[in-house]
Amino acid sequence: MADGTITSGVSKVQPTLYDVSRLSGVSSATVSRVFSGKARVSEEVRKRVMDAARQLAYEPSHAARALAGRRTQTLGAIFPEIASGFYADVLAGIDEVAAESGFDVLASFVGKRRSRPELVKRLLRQGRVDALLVLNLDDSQDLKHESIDHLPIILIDHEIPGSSLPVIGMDNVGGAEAMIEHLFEQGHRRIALLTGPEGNFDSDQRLLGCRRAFARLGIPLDEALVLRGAFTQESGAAAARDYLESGRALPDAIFCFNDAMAIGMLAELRRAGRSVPGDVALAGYDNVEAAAHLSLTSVASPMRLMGQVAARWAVDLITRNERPVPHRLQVRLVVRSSSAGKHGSRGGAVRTPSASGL
Amino acid sequence: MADGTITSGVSKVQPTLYDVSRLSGVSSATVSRVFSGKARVSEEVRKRVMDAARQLAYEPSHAARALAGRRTQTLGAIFPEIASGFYADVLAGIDEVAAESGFDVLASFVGKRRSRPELVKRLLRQGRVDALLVLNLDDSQDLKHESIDHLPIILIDHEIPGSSLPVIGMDNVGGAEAMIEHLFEQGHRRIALLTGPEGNFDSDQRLLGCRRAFARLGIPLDEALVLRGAFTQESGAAAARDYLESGRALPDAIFCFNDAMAIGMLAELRRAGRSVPGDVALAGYDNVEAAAHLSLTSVASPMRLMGQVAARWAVDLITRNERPVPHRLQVRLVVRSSSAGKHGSRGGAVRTPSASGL
DNA sequence: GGTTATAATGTAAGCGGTTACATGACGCCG
DNA sequence: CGGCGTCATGTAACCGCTTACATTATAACC
Repeated sequence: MADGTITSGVSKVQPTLYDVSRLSGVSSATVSRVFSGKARVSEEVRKRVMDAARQLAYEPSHAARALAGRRTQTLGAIFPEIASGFYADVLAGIDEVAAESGFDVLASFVGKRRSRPELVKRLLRQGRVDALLVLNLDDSQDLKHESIDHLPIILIDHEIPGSSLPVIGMDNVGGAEAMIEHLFEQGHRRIALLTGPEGNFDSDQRLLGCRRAFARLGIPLDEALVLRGAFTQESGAAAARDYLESGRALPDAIFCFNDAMAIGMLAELRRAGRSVPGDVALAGYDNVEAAAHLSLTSVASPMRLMGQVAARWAVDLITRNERPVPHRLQVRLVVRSSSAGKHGSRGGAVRTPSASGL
Repeated sequence: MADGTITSGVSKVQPTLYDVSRLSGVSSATVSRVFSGKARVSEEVRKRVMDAARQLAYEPSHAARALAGRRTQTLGAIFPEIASGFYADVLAGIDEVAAESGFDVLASFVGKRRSRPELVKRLLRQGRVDALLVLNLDDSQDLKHESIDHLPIILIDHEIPGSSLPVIGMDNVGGAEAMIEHLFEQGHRRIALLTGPEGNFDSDQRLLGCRRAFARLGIPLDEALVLRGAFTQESGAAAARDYLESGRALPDAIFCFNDAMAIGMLAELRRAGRSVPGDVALAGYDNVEAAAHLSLTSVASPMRLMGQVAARWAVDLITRNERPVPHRLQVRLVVRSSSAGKHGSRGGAVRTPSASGL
């Protein structure tokens, strides 16, 4: 009966540590030692145990390990709802590092069915995950009230005022500054902004960068040109419609605070018969894959890298109690033809505006 | 707080069932009943228990529940490496349904660091997940040898010959047939195919669909026009280079078996000064977001829906032991300008080639 | 009223590991 | 040769729940 004949009905019971212990003639503690690798076991005994385990096709029970050992080998990750497409890179980065370190990843998305607080509470349960990675969310405030004492939490791409949780972020301020400078160099002066939702960390940071750049360049900030969006493609299209319907003259350039909105806006502008960058220059943020296809000038956000760093921090925190140093990753301005000014554009040029640091 | 050696801070110990039991003056079993909801408890006692639990900020331990109750409320999902971007929709669908049903999702990606068999073995451990969702992979063969008796496994978008695991798939054959017919209608006769990796289920199915369509339309299949790719953007570009370097005349149309390859090919063709659809018509498969921006004719794969169905099946299997009926989801031909023929194209038209059914 | 079905709760034995502590074998030393 | 430190292994008490079974209170019936 060597081969895997189908056991009809009788659901084969999984062998336990004790089965292995019995078959190999050693105590259960020794078997545990062999499998956990946390204590020395003589080579001879180890071999006997492994043989028995193989014979029985034994696999340690994750649940029992988690309960007795207080380790789940699992990283929890919470993504915002608006993350479509965008989060995939972060997740890929997290998974990559987790896999290297022998961890699994529990990915959850805030959605209609579960709110962020619910999710956090759920994952905070003992024995669910060993650490929590939380992505940028609009309503970050509540997290600091969570009981987080027993579990490391790492914030990705946002900060919580008044909390000292480690944060891996990116240089949103520098990215936005660089973009404004670029648009300025292209000859654009009346620059409209399409921001993200109110209170969103990324959006606020980028807006700050814009203000700084405006100040330095001596451009007065026209509040009427600060449009509010929702980081979705549809909100970009809506903003375009609203603007056009208002009858105002188009600005020289529009800087959308993410690519999704820029794409929506681009589509809507073209539908209305306006050309980009002929009638108005356009720029986005994040440098998603589609930006390349649409020749959209953007800022490359290091999503994958953020995921990697966050996971690495989590693993170090769990295994060595090593406290991470908050860090802000570099971003890269990616110039394409959508932002060209009167003098013509230099498509494809790439510049790195920000140095990494604290 | 000297963070050197011993945890000097009073790391708050999580309250247990027994703490709640003591505080509320009922037995631990009753507290368990209140929280699991699996037995009747008088309204008065329930209230007392809930009050005590709230006072202590009690949250049940996931690990203990999993061990004692043999339920993890977790779905495992294994994605292939090539899935970039593409899997995100499937994951979203899975997560959506899982969330509705109170499940979490453990997402793992086959990568350099862990092979599929390793991953499966890992997730198959007792108490890790309650069911496994496995996506299309090139080397599906090994799965049927896994010891899967104690755990439901659902296959997404691929079948394993000789195994009776439930499969949620899509009508690849019909989709490919519809595409070939469309290209034929556009007047294209010399049609090249760029397939996926050898042995890949999707690729084989799509190829089958093409053969059928060719046969029905009376087009002889020219094996020299069947190119092999790897489902990556780069392999699409490479195929284009190879073809151009071969010096052969371009075919009327090229049908790439996924959008990623079509996008790579499109870029390479344009770089070489060939116009699409002017010099050669082009079509992809999957209808990824970028396809819309590139005006690429494609076939819309119901990725999100597949994820939803798979998760729904898993949940039903777990909670009600309801065996799912294998199912093949409809696909939709999405015509855009990249496939236009001599007569001109009807951009934007959408047709549904396949009826749903076994 | 006595008997019995029914509902609510308590008792305690697991679930399958980990790990503090005890034990015994061995080598080394004065 | 007795004492002692080391190392490999065994013993058994948890980890924090679930649940079969026992118990008691209450309702229902003849």
